[in-house]
Amino acid sequence: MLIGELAERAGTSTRALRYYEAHGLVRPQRSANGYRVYDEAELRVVREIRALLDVGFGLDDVRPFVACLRAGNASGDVCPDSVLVLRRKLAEVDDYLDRLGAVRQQLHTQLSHAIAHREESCPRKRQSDH
Amino acid sequence: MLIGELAERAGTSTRALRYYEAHGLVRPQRSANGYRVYDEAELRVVREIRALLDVGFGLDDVRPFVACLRAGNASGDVCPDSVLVLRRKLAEVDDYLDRLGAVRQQLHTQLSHAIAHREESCPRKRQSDH
DNA sequence: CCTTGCCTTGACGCTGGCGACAACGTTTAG
DNA sequence: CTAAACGTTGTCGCCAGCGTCAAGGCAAGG
Repeated sequence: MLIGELAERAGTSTRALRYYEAHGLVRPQRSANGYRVYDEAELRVVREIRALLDVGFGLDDVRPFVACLRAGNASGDVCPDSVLVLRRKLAEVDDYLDRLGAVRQQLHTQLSHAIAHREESCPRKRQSDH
Repeated sequence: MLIGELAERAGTSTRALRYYEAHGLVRPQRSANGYRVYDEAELRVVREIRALLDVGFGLDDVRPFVACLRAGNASGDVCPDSVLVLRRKLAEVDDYLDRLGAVRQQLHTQLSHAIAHREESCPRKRQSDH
C-alpha cells in the first residue's frame, strides 16, 4: 500500500503521514523506486494516532500507544506507559473542565447583569430577548 | 502615566500594551518626546482587556467591550455588541464543555478497559491501583 | 513522445498573543 | 561626563500539526 491509499483509508493526508514519520511514529518500508510502502499493521497504527489526536492528544502523548501496538498488543491502551498517559490526560481534562465551568459561570452572570442593566436603562424596549 | 507604570498597574507588560495599541484597542496620547501617555480611563480599558483575555476571549472579541467603555458606560458589558459576544462565547463554552465531557467519558472507559485487561493478563500483580 | 497521476524531498505559511532581542533616543541622578 | 533606567520602532521566535506550493522523478496509457 502506497502513501496515497493509506492516507485515504486512514482518513488523513499524505502530508500528515510524512509528518508522523518525520517524528518517528510511522516507519514504512521503501520500494525500489523510493516509494513508501505500508502494510496493514501501519494502517492500524495510523488509525490509533488519528483517534488519539482527535481526542486532543499531542504527538508525544501518542508514542506509547504506538509502541504498544508495535509490541504486538491488540490495543494500544494496555501497556503501562499508555495507562500513565491516559491517567494524566484524564486529570488534565478534569482540570480543564473545572476551569471551563468557572468561566461559563462567570460569562453567565456577566450576561445576566448586562441584560438586567439594559432592561433597567431602557425598560420600554423589552421586545425580543430570544 | 507612562507605559511602564500602566503595565504594572494593569498587571501586564509594555509589550502587550504596544500590541493592543497596534491592534487598535488602546489609544494613548503622546508627549513631546514621543512617549505614550495614558490616563485613568485607559487603565480601565486595559483591565477590561486583560480580564476578557484571561477568560479566553480573542482580541477581536474584546473590541466591543472596549468601545462600550469608551462610549462612557460604567461596564463594558452593557452594550448590544458586547452582549452578542457574550452570548456567542457562552455558546462556544457550552459546546466545548459538551465535547470535553465526551472526551472525558471516552478516556475513562478506555482507562477502565486497559486496567481490566492488565488485571486479566496478570492477575497476581494487583497491588497498587492508586 | 507526451500527458496524467502517482511519488519524492525541501521549505515557507498559518494562527495568537505576546517574549526577547537589537539599536537607538531621553531624562535624571551622581 | 556618564551611567542607569526609562522610553521608541522593528524584527524574529514560539508552539503544533499540518496546508500548500515548488521542482522534480517514475510508470503507464494513447
